[in-house]
Amino acid sequence: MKDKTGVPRRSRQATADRGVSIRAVAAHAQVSIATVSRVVNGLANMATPETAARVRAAIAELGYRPSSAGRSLRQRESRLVAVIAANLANPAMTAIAASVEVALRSRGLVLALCDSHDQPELQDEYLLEMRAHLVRATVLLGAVASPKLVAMIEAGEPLLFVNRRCPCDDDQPFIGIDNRRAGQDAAEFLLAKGICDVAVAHGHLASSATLDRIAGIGEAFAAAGAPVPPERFLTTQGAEHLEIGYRAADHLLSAGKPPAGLICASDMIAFGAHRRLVEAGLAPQAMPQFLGFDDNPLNPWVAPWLSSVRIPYQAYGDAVVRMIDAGGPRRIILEHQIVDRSPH
Amino acid sequence: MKDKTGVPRRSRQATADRGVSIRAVAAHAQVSIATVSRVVNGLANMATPETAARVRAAIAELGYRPSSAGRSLRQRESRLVAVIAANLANPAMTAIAASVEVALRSRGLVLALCDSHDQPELQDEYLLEMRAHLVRATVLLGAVASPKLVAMIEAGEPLLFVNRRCPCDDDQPFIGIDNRRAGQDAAEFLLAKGICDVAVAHGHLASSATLDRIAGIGEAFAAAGAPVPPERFLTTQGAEHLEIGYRAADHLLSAGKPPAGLICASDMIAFGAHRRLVEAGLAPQAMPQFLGFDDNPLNPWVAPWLSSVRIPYQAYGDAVVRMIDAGGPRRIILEHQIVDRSPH
DNA sequence: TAAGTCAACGAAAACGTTTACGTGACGGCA
DNA sequence: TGCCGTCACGTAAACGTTTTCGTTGACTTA
Repeated sequence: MKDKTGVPRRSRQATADRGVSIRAVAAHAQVSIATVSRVVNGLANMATPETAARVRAAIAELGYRPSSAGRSLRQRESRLVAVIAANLANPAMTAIAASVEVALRSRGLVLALCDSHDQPELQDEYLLEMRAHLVRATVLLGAVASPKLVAMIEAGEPLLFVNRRCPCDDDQPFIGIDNRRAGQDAAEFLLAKGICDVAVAHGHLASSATLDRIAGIGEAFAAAGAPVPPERFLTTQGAEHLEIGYRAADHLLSAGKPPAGLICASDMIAFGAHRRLVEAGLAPQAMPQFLGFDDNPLNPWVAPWLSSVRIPYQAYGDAVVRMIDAGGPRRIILEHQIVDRSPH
Repeated sequence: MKDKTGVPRRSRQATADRGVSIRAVAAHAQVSIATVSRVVNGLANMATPETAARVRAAIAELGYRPSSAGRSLRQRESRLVAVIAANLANPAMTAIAASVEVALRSRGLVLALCDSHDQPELQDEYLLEMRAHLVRATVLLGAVASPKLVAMIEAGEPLLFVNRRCPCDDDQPFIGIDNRRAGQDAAEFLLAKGICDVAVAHGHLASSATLDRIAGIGEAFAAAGAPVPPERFLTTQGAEHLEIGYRAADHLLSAGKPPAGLICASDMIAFGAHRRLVEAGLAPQAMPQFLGFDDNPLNPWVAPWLSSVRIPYQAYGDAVVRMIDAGGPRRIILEHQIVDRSPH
């Protein structure tokens, strides 16, 4: 019996487990609504074992699931956790988002994903929208300074800053690596190979992550008695990372022989720079020693020339839920690690 | 005045725009709750211009935003749209997710992102969870057959299948490219270059996308009088795409001279295969002509050797909202396009 | 002027939960 | 026996909306 009629299919209600409310369960189990609620929420000591069993049987039989809307309305808090990413085109951000998703699921929470495209207005819009959804917490994955951000902070909204620290209040909860330390390690990695002649390609300095990394790099080289001259720090305003790298390499080529080492503040920048040098027909032995940040999972496959500071993105999800649950540690610093892919 | 006390910060309620309900707006504008609701929802003809203006002023002043929970509860439908992806580690899936996110935002909808990890149980869990959230629609990004999936279909839940068609009911709404046609185009791309000696590396055949692609490839080569022998279709059960490609190339190497053309059902497979051939020290002129599917945005940067069938992932978001809104077209087929990166 | 139409708005119910409070039964203790 | 405490459970209010229905007043029309 096919339905060729124009009626929307939703109205069919075939399985009948659509729209089973707590009331139906209560009726079926011959108890009150309140009792069902108590059983569902595990207030176990509030019900006789037999009653609980009867309720659970009714729940299973009817295929009941508590309505998210009813819950959120009552307890003024949903099971949603918002992640506002600065740029989902960046594989590192999606990697973190994926990791957060897994961790949230194991806690019975749900991920609402937003892309602010690094624009303050969009970030503000999302902050408000997510609060209207009564999200349990808002994770800012690369936050940018914006009016509503400071308002939310002042209002005591539960915010969580990942990768980039909060641009307005350094005391806000943060999850990430020690970027200054990572910068130092990167520098020492090259120094240990006897490489002092380096350039650094990086993105815009509004990001605390970038800022800390190049600070660490500068310090380590200076401490080794081989300070990097300011003109060796290369960036391009308003460009995406691939493009930044490409132009940085272009600049290096036009300035003469490329340096012996090239530190890129992200793997994407390294991809761009490497591409330019290959296009220029640079001989393999003239190719600088590359060092990136992130360690994209694709690196072993498509960029075996790229050593990189591996950031444990898979661990970010757990850190996020730990912070949400405890509310406790205001700061979780995860361990980075240099992956050496240089020709020994 | 610092707060060194142990009180949770949420209780501060500094800006006072926290918890402004429609009631507060009504009181402030000296109208009834109903009128505010009408103005908010644009039932404009139901209110005097002056009243509407007064209400809007109150809304702006108090910073009111309708509570998502209240709304969902009342109209039995939230502004959430679920995307259940088979595998967020796959850049193609995250690209689609990002595209969907942008399109949803412009419609005032919010993306709830899930990763089923290609497991039927997890997919089922998410299907139920998302229905409990009263999602407006559920987008299955690479669906797998599962018990609850057929139950939801029978119940008439609004489902949307992207990339892979529904494994149980071919009539379910679908968004994607014409994969059979794309397979044919891929074959003809190589044939036009005089390449008949090819191998095909692909993932598991539960996916209608993969199935259609290799069917198209087979047909086109057969029609050209150069059928591809069955042993030239290579896969590895249960492995991820990169690994599948690597092992396929490994197999080809052990079977003698690699073919002149290598079609990979995804760019990731191509990355893996290419890596193996490079490791084997294959001379550049002996390298097969590669053809992948997806056309990863990174290709021009890290895989300039890879021609690919470009799938318009940026267009998927619009297609999704069109389908959600209209409920109309049951099928949107988007146009693919071959990107030729072969040495002229 | 009386009746009828219609726009503008308010009152109230309903959506599905959680939870404070009340109630009856039962057992221990003086 | 009378009193109190505890346990298991029910009653009902509240959360913030949307929407149906009813009411009011102004305006048109006969």
